[in-house]
Amino acid sequence: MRAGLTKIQKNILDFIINTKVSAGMPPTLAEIAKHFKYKNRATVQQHLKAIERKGYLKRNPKISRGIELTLDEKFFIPKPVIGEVAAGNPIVVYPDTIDTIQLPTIARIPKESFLVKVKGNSLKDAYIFDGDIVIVDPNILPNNGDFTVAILDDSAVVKRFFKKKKLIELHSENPEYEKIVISSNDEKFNIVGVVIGIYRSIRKKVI
Amino acid sequence: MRAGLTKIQKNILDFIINTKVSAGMPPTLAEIAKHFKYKNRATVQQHLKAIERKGYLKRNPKISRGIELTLDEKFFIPKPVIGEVAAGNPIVVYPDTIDTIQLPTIARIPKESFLVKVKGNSLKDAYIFDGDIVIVDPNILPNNGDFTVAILDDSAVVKRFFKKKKLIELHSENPEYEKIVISSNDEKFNIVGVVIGIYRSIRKKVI
DNA sequence: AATTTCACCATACATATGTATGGTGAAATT
DNA sequence: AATTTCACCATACATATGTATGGTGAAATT
Repeated sequence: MRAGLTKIQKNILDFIINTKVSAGMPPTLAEIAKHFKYKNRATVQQHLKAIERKGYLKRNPKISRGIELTLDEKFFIPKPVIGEVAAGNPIVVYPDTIDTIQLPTIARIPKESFLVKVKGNSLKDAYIFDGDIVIVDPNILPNNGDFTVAILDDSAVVKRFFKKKKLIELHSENPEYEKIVISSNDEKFNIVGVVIGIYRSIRKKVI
Repeated sequence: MRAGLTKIQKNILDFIINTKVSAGMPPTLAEIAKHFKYKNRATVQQHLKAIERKGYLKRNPKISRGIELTLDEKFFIPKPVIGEVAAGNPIVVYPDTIDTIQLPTIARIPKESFLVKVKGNSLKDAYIFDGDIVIVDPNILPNNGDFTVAILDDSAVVKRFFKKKKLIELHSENPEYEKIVISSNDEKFNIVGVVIGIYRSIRKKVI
C-alpha cells in the first residue's frame, strides 16, 4: 500500500487524510507547511505535485483546500489516529490468526472515532462477520456487555467486555470460542475503545 | 427540526450540508454567495452569524471554510439528494408498515449515494435488521440477487432483486414474507438503487 | 562522471477569503 | 408610532491561499 511514495510523501498524505478525518476538510498548503515545519508553501506544493503524479490525490486548481483523495473506496489507513489511540503500541495485524483486526478509517466519521476491520467469526452470533467494519469510539468507557476493541499481547481483538471483581473477561459470540480472562492490571492489556456501530459492504461485485 | 431558522437561513444551512456531502468540505462564503446569487459575501456573513446564534453551526474564525455543523449525531436529511434519486416521487414513509424505509444521509459517503433506514425484519436471514441503515448507490443497475431499494405504489422497499423474462421478482430473506411479483413495465414501480453496504448502530445507550 | 530525483529554500503575485462598517427598505413586533 | 428584525447592498482591508519561478545541496541513478 502507498507504493511509490517516499517516506515524506507518505507522511504528508497521512496528514491530509487525518485532517480530513479530524477537521472534516482537507488542510491548506500553509497548514501542511506549518505541521511539517516548512518555511514556505512552495515545498508543500512540490510534494503535492509529486503525490498527485503518483496518483494518490487530485488537486482542484485555485480552490482552497482543494485536495481530493483518490484512494480505493472511502477507506484509508491513518496510522496517526491509531497512534493516538494505542499510544506507542501500534496495532499489529496477524493476517492468518482469527480475531485480529485491521485498522482503516472512513473519510468522515465522528471525531476521533475510527474504523476497524474484523477478521474471524467469533462474533457471528451477534451478526458481526469476517470482513465487517466496526466503528470504534475511543472516548467512552465500556460497560459490561459492550463490544470493545482491546489490545492483548500486541494483537487487537473485538470482544464483548465484562468486568468482574479483579478480572476482566472478554467473551466471543460464538460457542466455538472460549472466553479470555485477564487480570485488570495486566500491562499487556489495553482497551482501545467501544464499538458503536458496524458497517458491512454488501455488493459482491460491480459488473 | 431546524426550528427557529427562517426559510432563507434553512436553505443556506442545507446548502452547507450538501456541499459537505458532495464536495467533502464546507463552502466558502463566496461559494455560498454565488449559489444564492448574492452580490457580496457580507450578506452570507450575516446569515451565518444568525444561524450560528441559533446554534446550528459553529464558525472557526479566520479559517477558510471554517464552518462546523453542530447537528445531532452525524445524520442529516438532505432533501436535494433524495430529490435527485426519486425524481418528483418523494419517498413516502408509512411508519407502521413493515418494510418501508426512512431516508437520511451521513456526512460523508460516496458521491450521490445515500442512506436508508430499514423497517421490518423481512431481510433478517441476510442479517439486515430493523433499524439498520443501508447505503444505496443510485448509479448502478441491479443484477439478479442484489439487494435493491425500489418504489412500489408510493412506498419504498428493500428487497432482493430478480429479473425474469417479463416479470421482476422482489424476494425477502425471511420465510414469513412472500415474494412480490411485478411486471417490468409497471408504472408504479421504480428502482431507486442498489444496496452497497449496511450500517448498524450497536451501543444500546451512552451512560 | 554526468544526470536525475529528492527535499528543501526564497521571493513574488494575483486573487480568494473572512471580516468590519455603514447603509437601505420591507416586514414584523412592541 | 417607534423599534426591531430580516434580507439584502457597497466598500474597504488585512491576510490567507494557491501558484510560478528560480535556486541549493545531498543522494540516487545512469
